[in-house]
Amino acid sequence: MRFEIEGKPPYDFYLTMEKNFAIRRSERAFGDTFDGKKYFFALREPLCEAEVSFTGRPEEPVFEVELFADRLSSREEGRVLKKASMLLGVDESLEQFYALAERTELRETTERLRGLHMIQFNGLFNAIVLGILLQNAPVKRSMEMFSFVSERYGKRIEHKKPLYLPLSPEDLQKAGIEDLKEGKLGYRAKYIQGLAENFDKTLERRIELMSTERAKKELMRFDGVGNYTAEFALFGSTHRGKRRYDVFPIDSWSLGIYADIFSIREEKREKAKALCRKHAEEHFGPLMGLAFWYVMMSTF
DNA sequence: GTCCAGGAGCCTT
DNA sequence: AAGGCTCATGGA
Repeated sequence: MRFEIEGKPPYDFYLTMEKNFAIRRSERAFGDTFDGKKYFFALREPLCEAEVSFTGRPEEPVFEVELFADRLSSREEGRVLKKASMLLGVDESLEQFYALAERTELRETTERLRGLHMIQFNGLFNAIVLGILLQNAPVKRSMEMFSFVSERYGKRIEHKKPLYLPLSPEDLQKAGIEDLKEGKLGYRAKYIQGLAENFDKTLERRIELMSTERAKKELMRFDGVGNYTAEFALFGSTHRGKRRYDVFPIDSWSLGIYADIFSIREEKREKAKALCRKHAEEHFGPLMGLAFWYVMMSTF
């Protein structure tokens, strides 16, 4: 089945794909992939695979979505299409953010990256797992850890591209700590196991309905999920049908770039993070997540 | 050998 | 509130 979705301009599909996948580096096993032309993702509920290609122009974006499944009710089709829209952010407007950035040192970056959107995580649970694995490790190693987890405990879909279903808590519940440590997860193994053990089936839906502040508190109840991981996971999540950009998951990597762009000088890392966050709140308000993302993307 | 990566948690001042 | 220490692991 083939469907067409019209998006909000500007949407530079290939730029979006190129940048979003560049940051993943040595990923092998993710819930989505890009082959240079099409974006692929798989869903668990309803079980299906989707291919998304771009037939419009950045100022008049049109997406073509093809679904592969045994059978889908029209209601389920609608859910998959809605998911595709959320993953790609086809309905989000960037103009308000650009207007803010225009007046700051981020101007050159937003002009250069006009039409760049963030590709959302395929599921909140996946996002938290990734966030935990990103802690205190080089990205390359984090991606290896994530790939290990996906390949060992996730479900691979037989499709044109190597594709994995988004990880579920059940996938990881059977993983022992020692088992996880074979993937060099180190102290993160116990966090992952605890998360899988305690991630309530209804949590994703409940989080989606919560304010960001409330959702953050809820996520930080998990051992190993602090401010960064909670905001990182929410950054790629949904709030009442919209994406959340009222977070600022700055890390030791983006910190340097952000501070550099805005000439924020402070030696001590935690202080520098606080200063950058304050700056982002003041200049971008509830869109500070986009500022973080554009800063991050500016290095690729 | 030392330092530090897309942190978090706990314990002291 | 702010600063120190520890937690695994591998690459520079």
